[in-house]
Amino acid sequence: MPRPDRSEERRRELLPVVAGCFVELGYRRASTAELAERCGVRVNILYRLWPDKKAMFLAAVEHVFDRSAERWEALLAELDDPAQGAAAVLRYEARHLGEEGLYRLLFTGLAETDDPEIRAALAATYGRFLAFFREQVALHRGEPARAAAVEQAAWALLGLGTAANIGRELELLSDRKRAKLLREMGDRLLGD
Amino acid sequence: MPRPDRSEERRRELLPVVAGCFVELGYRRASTAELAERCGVRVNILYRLWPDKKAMFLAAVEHVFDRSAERWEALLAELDDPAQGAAAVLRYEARHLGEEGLYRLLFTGLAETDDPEIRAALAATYGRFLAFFREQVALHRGEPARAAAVEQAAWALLGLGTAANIGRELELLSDRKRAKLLREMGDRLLGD
DNA sequence: GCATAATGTAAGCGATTGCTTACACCCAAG
DNA sequence: CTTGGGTGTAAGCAATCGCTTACATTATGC
Repeated sequence: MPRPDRSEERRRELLPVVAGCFVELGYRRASTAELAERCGVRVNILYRLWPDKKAMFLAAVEHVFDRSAERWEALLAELDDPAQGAAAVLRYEARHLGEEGLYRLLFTGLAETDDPEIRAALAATYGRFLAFFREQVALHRGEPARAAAVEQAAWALLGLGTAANIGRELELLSDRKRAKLLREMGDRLLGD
Repeated sequence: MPRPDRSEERRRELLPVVAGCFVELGYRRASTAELAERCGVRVNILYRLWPDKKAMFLAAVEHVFDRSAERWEALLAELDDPAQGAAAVLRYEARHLGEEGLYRLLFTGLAETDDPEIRAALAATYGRFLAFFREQVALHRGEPARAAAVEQAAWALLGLGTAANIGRELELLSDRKRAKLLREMGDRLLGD
């Protein structure tokens, strides 16, 4: 007789909007009022779906990471040679770098909060990204993923992407230059 | 008969404290009240020295950059071989990475504001850093600083430092690993 | 058509934000 | 000793923040 609880579904609907707002405005400027307005909903609705704003942010981080990971996995699934995964991802990011906005969530999380839960979530997410890169570099080189050199290359690749993002954000890098940077320095870091 | 105007001097005294506060807390959490308290001064004093909070932040960015640049210049001045500059800076940063907190100002500026003045200041500062790296890479390789490969290496080195900073911030990298990462991947990016 | 979920409306909580003003005091330069 | 710069004190501004509450309305599953 009661209607079934659609909270979970509603969360899935609104989460992309919430995440986009955090990406665009950062943690603090993404006020609950702004989040609600973009969702076409009142503030109290959001508070029925998540206990507080922090939970909304944490859910957004996970969501944005998952979307990025899905895209990359889809890319890898198309390949014949698993050793080409890293190169494929680099080529892809050369054109789509930063579209998901994960690095923006990282920046805002680092700069605007001291909250240990948020930092832990960011660390876990960054760690998952790192693990992905490490795996791809290892496959490319035919070395074990735990090798120090592989791990270092993964860090450097992540840094390369971050710098390219900053360059785009500050309009210091044209799209062409950014793509070229990722391709050429990416290949260089990839090679053993 | 009036006392001489010591505003300039006072700004110089307080600026390091103001900058440190922005570095530690980010733009928004570094409230004017907090800034004033750390300066051992009342809020209105700060407003007599700078027109508004934004001006304080811009001054802080410039100050922090200048301090970093000074340190590096001092490092370079000690060298016999100018081609060793890049390596020397890398070795130095392996131990002192992020101490000045410039990257934190960058993060908070990117995440917490849309203000065009702030972004322009950040872009100019990042550009100066980039130019410094480019120059050092060019000296190391004996190539012109405007060569595309040199510029790309400079970007990658900046990215490497940024990633290492994030790794430290999120406690994903021990001090030893971070130093090793900067040394080894730095050398790799440096070589032509 | 009943029960209930989902949403909307509206008001308010205490706290903090950036920023300003008015005024009294201290102290050093002349 | 007078003048005026510098500081401290204090109060207040309008705005926004995250968050909560109570209640009415709507819409749907049974």
